[in-house]
Amino acid sequence: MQHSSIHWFRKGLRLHDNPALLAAATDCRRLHPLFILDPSRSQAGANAQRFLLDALRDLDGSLREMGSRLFVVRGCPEEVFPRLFHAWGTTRLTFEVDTEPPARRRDAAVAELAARHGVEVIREVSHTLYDTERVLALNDGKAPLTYKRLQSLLASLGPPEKPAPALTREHLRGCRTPCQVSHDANYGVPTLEELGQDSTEVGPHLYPGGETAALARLDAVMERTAWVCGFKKPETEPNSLSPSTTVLSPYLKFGCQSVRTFWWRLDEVYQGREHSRPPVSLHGQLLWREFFYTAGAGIPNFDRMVGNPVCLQVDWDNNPQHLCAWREGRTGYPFIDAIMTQLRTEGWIHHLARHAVACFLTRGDLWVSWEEGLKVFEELLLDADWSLNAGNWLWLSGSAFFHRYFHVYSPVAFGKKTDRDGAYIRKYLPVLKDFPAEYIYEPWKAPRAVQERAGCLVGTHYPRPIVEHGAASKRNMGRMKAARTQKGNESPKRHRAPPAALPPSPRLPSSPPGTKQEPPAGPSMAESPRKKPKIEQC
DNA sequence: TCCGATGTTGCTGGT
DNA sequence: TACCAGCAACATCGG
Repeated sequence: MQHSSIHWFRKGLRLHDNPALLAAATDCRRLHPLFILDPSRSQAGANAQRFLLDALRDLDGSLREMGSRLFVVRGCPEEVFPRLFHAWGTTRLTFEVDTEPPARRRDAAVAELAARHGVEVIREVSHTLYDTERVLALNDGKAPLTYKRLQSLLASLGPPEKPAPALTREHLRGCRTPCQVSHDANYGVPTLEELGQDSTEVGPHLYPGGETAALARLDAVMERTAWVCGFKKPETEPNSLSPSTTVLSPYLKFGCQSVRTFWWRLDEVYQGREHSRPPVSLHGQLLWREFFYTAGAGIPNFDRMVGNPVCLQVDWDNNPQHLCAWREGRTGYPFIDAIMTQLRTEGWIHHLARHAVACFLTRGDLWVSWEEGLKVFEELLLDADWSLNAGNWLWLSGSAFFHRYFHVYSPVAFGKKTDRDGAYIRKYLPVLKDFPAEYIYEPWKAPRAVQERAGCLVGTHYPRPIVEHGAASKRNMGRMKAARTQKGNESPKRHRAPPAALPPSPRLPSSPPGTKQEPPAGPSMAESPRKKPKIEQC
């Protein structure tokens, strides 16, 4: 019992399957479980910050049951640690490996500080199923660019490691967490207001953060054995009124839920039963997470277009009005606007709904850079995972991984497939709730009398479409083709296609009368038609 | 080295 | 209602 340990929580906000936390508790006489709030590095919005604070409170409560406490410190890690090493007489620092490049830089700086202070550093892999460094090394240091390739690499590594045992009082025998009466005042979990967030900004508390909620959710999912075994992602519905998938992603993002525990619990359910397989199964979803984590760790500038070697270089438009209309759910396409409203208010949307709005913003309709969409998702999603967010935006914008740019999601037809009557639109856009099903996806086509009966005039209470999808998507396909041809000409070894003629390039595709080149107008989609129309600012 | 097959999740318009 | 062609890319694998 010699060490004075700090376990630094960042992700991995849990006591189960936390090998770095166990390492901190080993041969330890004094333990400081630490979380550093560094607001300057977070782009998260109010809903995501509430989720994080939930998770910290839950973690503190669980540590309390073990006779310990969580220390929440505000500041920049590089400045916080020297002070804490000195004040707490630290001899050992443990944390979970974080593969994201900004986090790697931060961790390298902290490890250097620790070395200067004579503090031993222990890092453990537990946020991903596999050690991404090992996977990259197996592939000659390069990120696998197809799912199949990743699968073949992982096959050579065998199944993922089993989860580490959860921390118990037994692990902490002989180990003390020095706490003072003033602990809550000095090291307590702050409120949302204390973080500078407006608590009226948060939506309904549908997904409370924390390990306790995560494990309860996992248990509830695992009880549905037939559903788990039959799970095929492409067959789940983007616009069901309650989530058609597990919504474990926010818990995985913050590490309230261990991905290895999830994997092996699925394995137990699969045993002796017929079940779906990757890539569409639930195991398959965890492998997609692994795919993007590996790509994020191995591809330089993964979250940017410039300097990203796998990313198609595209002359995206700079159109703040279109970006703002998309973000605020004022595109005039009810399916798109309903999804963006759900995102803003609840912080979670179905994966295929993300596809629809991401395609719409980028290659499908608005021709706005995927980097802008990425920032909006980073702010609004509870589960905005750096690698997954960037990887999926690359995919959906046709910039990398996915190349069939002529497969474009229709903002009208796609939603109709699983919700012909538009119940999802009526829920999130009450302004449209009285439209007949025939026009709910295309209210601008409704005769004036129908609009009046529905209590919603298009152009007054709900915006006209900001682009005409048919013309916009056709033109954008031409622009994608041109970008690819240019890329092909730059690397003639791999691309031999003849140069495509540049598409005609009016600033905007043709729009319905009265909408062309106009800034988006109309009420927020969450507003009732009877309320005074309010134009939201971006 | 080449060549053909394969791959989470599209839409439209025709038969 | 079901199926098909057209749109026509790229990474990777296996022969």
